[in-house]
Amino acid sequence: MRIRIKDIADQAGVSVGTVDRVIHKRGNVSPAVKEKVEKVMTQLGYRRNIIASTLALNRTLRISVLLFDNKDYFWEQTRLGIEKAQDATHHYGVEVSILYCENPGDFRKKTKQILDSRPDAIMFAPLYKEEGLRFIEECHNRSIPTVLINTQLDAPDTLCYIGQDSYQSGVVAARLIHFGIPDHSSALLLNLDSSAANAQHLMDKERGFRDYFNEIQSKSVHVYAANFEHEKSQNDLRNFLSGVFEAHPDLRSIFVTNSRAYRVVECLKEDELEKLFIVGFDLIEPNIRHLKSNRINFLINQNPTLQGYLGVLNIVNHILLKKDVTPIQYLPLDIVVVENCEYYVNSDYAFPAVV
Amino acid sequence: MRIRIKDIADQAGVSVGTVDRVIHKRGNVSPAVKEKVEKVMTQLGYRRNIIASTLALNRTLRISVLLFDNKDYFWEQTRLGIEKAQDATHHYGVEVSILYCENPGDFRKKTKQILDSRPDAIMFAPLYKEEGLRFIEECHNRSIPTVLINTQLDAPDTLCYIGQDSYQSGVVAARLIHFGIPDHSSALLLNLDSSAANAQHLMDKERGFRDYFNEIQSKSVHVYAANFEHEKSQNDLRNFLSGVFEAHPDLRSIFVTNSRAYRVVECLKEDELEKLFIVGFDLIEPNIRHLKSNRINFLINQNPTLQGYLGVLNIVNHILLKKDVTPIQYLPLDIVVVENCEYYVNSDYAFPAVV
DNA sequence: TCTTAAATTGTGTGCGCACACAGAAAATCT
DNA sequence: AGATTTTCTGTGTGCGCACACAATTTAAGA
Repeated sequence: MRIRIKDIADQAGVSVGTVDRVIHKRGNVSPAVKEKVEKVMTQLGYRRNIIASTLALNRTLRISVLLFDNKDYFWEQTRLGIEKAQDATHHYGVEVSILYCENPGDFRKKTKQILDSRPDAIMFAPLYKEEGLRFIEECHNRSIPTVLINTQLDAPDTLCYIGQDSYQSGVVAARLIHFGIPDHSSALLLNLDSSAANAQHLMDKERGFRDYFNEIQSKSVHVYAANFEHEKSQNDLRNFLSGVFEAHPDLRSIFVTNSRAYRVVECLKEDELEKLFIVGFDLIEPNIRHLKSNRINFLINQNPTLQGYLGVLNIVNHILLKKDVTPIQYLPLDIVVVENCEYYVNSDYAFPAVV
Repeated sequence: MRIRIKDIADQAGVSVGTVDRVIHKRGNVSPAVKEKVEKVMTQLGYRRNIIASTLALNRTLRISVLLFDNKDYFWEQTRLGIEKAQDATHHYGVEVSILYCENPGDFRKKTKQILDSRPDAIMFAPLYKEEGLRFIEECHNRSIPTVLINTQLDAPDTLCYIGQDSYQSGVVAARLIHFGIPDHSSALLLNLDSSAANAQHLMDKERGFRDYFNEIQSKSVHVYAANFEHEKSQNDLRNFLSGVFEAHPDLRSIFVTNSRAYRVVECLKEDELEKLFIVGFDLIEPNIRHLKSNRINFLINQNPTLQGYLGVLNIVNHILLKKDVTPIQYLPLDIVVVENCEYYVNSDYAFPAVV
C-alpha cells in the first residue's frame, strides 16, 4: 500500500494540514509535533506522490532554449531531442520555446530577448565563450536556472552541463587513428568551417588528441593541426589539402574535429583516400554514406538528440520534481562503424515515452 | 493553455460525461454528438492529461520478472535497471517482483509460481528456448502482456523484445577482430560456461561472426568454434586452450561470446596473450581491468541495466499510458575501449528520473 | 394516448496533494 | 482577570480525470 499524507496524519494524531506544513517546511509547527510527524514519515517510508502533487500545483514551466543555425543537421537533431522531451513532459505543463542564432552579435541579441521574456529556466550551448559566460552571469543574477549543452564551460553558476567530454573525445579519436596508421607517419587535425579561436571544445579536443600521441610509446606519430574557414569552397579545400600532402608526404590520417568530415572525403580522389585513415564526428547523412563505402573509417557519435532531450528533462527534474541534478553529465563517446551504425541512428530507445 | 475535457464539453455543448464516453469509446453516445465531440477534440488539439488520468484511475500495476542466477554480475546489472525503473514509476502504482532461477527445471517451477500470482505483466529472458516458448504461450492464453529481454525469440505473442541484435553483435565482433589480426590467421569463437545448445542468442552470434569473414574479400580468416562447459576449472580451461593452440598455431584471436572473457585472460601467460586479439562482452569488473591493461582489446557493451529499465518502462507505457510499443527494440552495440569505457560504466544519463 | 423499456445525457464523488483560510490554543499585554 | 496578539492546528476547495449513478429524452409496446 502506498502511504499518503492522510496516513501520516492519522498515525501522528494530527491533521493533514500540519503534515503538509512539515513536508514543505512552512514553519508554524511546534517542535514536538514536527518531530513526531517526521518520525512517522520515516517510519512509514513516505514518498511524495508526484502525480497528485503535480496536479495540485497546477503550474507551468516555461523553458527558453537558444540553439544555432537551424539549417545545420546537428542542431536539427538537438531540436528533435528537445521536442521529444517537450512531448514527454507536456502534461507537467512544460512549454519550450526555441530561438536560433548565427553569430556572436546575434547571440547577444537573442539572449537579451530571452531574458526579457522571463523564462523559468534556460538551456543553451555556449559556443562563444565570452558571450556565454556573460549570459550565464545574467541568468544567475536573476536566479534563472541554466543548463549548458554541447560545450562545457568552467561556470559554477549553472544547473548542469550535458554533453561529451571534449578532451576525451580527442583521446578516443587518437586511439582509433593509432589503430589504423603505421609507425612514423603523421596525422592532420582539422578544424573545418568553424571559428576555432573562440570555441573551447575544439581546443579541448586538440589537447586530448595530442596528449594521446605524446604519451604512447609504441608508435611515433606527428600531429599537425590546421584551421580551414567557413567561407571557402570545396575547391579551396582541395587546394589546401594538396598543399598539406606536399608538405607532409607521410600523412596517413585526418581527424576532423566536427561533423564536416564528408567535405574532406568529397574533395579528394580515390587513390588519395585509400591511403588515408579518417575519423570524424556525428552520424549525419553524408558521413554515414562515406562510412558505409569505407572512405571514413570511424565516426564518433555526439548524441545531439540525447543532449537536447536530457537538457529539458533535467530542468523538469530540478524545478518540478525537486530532485538533485548531477552537475556534469558526460554522454558516452560512441565509436561507430558500419556494422553498429544503425542502432545509433535509430536510437528511440533512449527516449522512454513515459515521463 | 492546456485543453481539458471541460473545454471540449463546453465547446461541443455537451457535458463532460459525454466527452468522457467518446474518449473511452464506452458507447451510448448518439452518432451526431459523437462526431461533434470528436471534431472539437481534434480542433482544439486535445491530449489526455496523463497526470490527472493516472490519479483518477488509482490502479496498481503488478509486474513479475524472472531473471537468472542472482550472483552473476550481468543479471545484477539488469536488476539494477529494473530497480531504477521501479523507482521512477513508483507513483504510477507500479510494483515489481523479481524471481531468480538457475536451470530449466527451476525455470518451469518459477514460471508456474509467477502465473499463480496473476500479475498484470511479465518480463523475462528466454534463455531456454523450449521452456521460454511454452511460457510465452501460457501468458498469451491468459492475456498477460509479456516483454522479452536479452534473448530474442521468434514469438509473435509478446509485447516487445528489448536487447541486442545477437547476429549483428557477432558481425561487429568479427569486424573488430578483422582490424587486429593478420591475413591467413585464424580466430576462435568460444562459448564459455554456458549450455550453448539451447541458447538461441549464442547461435546467432556465431552465425554473424562467420558470415562476416565469409563475405569479406580483403582477408582470409579461419574461424573455429568451441564450447567449454560451466563446471570446469581454470586449469581445465588452460589445458583446453593449449590444445587449441597446438592444433591451430596460426590462432591470433579469440571471440568470447559472453561476459567470461576474463577467464581466458586469467589462464594464459603473458607471451601467449601478447599474440592474441581478444574481444568479449560486458563491462564487468574483471573484463574492464584486463581491457585497461591491454589484454582484452575490445568489449561490446550489452547494456544490461538499460534492458531492465526499458523493459519495465515499456510495460508502463503500454498498460497505463496506452501508448504504442515498438515490438523490437534493439539496443546499440557499444564498442568499448579503455578510452571511452568510463562513460558506459557510469551511464546514469540513460535513466532520466522524471517519469 | 399512455406505459414501459431502451438509449442517451448530465451530475457527483474521489484519487492525493497544495494552499488559502478559519479556528483553537498559548503567550503577551493592560 | 480580561483583552489582544501570536503561535499553532484543522478544514475546505480545486487541480483534471474516471466512473458510478441519476436524470432525461427517445423509441417501442399496449
